[in-house]
Amino acid sequence: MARPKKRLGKKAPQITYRSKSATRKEEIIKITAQLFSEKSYHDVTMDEIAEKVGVAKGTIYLYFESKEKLYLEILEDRHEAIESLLEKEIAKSDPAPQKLRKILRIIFKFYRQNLDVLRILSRDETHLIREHYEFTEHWRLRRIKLYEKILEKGVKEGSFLPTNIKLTSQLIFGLVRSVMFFYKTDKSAEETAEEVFSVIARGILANQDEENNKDKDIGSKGNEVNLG
Amino acid sequence: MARPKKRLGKKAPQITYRSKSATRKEEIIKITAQLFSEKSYHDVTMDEIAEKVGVAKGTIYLYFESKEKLYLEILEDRHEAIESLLEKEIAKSDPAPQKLRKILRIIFKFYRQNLDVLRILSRDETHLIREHYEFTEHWRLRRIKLYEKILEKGVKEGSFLPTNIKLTSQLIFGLVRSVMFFYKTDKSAEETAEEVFSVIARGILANQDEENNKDKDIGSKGNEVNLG
DNA sequence: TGTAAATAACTGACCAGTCAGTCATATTTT
DNA sequence: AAAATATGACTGACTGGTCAGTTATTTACA
Repeated sequence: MARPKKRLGKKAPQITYRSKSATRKEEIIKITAQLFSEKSYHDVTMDEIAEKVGVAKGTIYLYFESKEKLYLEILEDRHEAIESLLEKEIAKSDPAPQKLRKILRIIFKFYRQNLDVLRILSRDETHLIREHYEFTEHWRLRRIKLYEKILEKGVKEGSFLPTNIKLTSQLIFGLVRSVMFFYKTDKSAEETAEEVFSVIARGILANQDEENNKDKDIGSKGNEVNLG
Repeated sequence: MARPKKRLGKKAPQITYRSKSATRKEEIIKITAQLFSEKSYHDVTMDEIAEKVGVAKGTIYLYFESKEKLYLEILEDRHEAIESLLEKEIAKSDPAPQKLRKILRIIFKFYRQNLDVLRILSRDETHLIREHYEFTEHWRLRRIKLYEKILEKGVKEGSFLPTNIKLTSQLIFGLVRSVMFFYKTDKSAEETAEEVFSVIARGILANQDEENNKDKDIGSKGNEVNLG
């Protein structure tokens, strides 16, 4: 056991003590969420977090057992927030189109206000920590299941076309994420949600019957996209 | 400075020599692309690449100046492949819906055969190397522009509804990516493309006029996105 | 034999996590 | 009320390991 050497002259620490597990932890989460949304997991160092929070590195380890756990806690924290909002909404008994519309509104609104988590959640990092992968996959699957439920309901009610439900859910998931993430606009979250709903609902074709079934030569002829 | 010691007895290298910059480089790219698609940039080490390629680490540096450059070259390599396919297609003068349909087919087909690049390109790692960010953004913007072009054409022709084109392009981009990435199916790429086209084209609503305008209590009435 | 290609030991920077020690405050003792 | 003692939040130098990139040396072959 090495004897700790006398500390060489250091700047006097200027500390405001707080009761543990109260504000400190939240403060760390808040600032770290911001950092993780700006840079990748590996590019955020514990030293940097400590510096930004204004605390010594060791302190972080009093509240979080590891970097991974800190990361995961941020995710879980916000995930529960949106999930409980959605839960409340699906419990209601609106007709399916209405339901979808409202769900979209909630999602758009929430992520407008939580862009940092969105950025973290939306990274398709199927890598990183195993737990992170499992977490985001779980989150994705759950959201898709939600869309599937609504679509099934709509088809039963006769308000939705009997399309391929699995595919359509996946498609809605992706489209929502993409718009949230990249679409820059001055419009309110509600308006954007409504616009998105419109496209999903009606599609883009002007004349439904006329143009749609022209080219049905799938899989067969020509067009042999040999990759380069 | 430690003198490099005499090389201690080592397994005799069993090498098939090739002319430089020929097969070697392609081989490295191929195997590394696979690795990068399985793990994140930071989790793939140069040592691992060397081992998998069956070559000494130093050798890789004869062909690529750095890890970043190697990564970027993989991206560019495949990017050009798909881009030239798309280029050929948009040069044709099909009506817009046809065009969109064909583009979707090309994209789905290409990425079926190049799942590894898709995985790399699709990571929303707005982080990592600056150049990687710029590359994927450039790639995304370009693809979105392509959709915008087709949509504009369609609106002019009267085959597409005058929706919010920027939003719709973004939406198509996201939806395509999501389906390519996550949607598991036995169907051919062409069939999947066709299904996706159907949803984009017709939407999911069974009765276009009846259900759509029920809930218009959104903040600002004026919603200029009149889709009909 | 000369040189291009390949090797693998080596270096140095970086970083997550540790732990001996500090110090403001709370509690107990005198 | 003052002094002695205990508490625990906080600190930051340090460690052990990892990894991108370098370089001295060896090998293949024209």
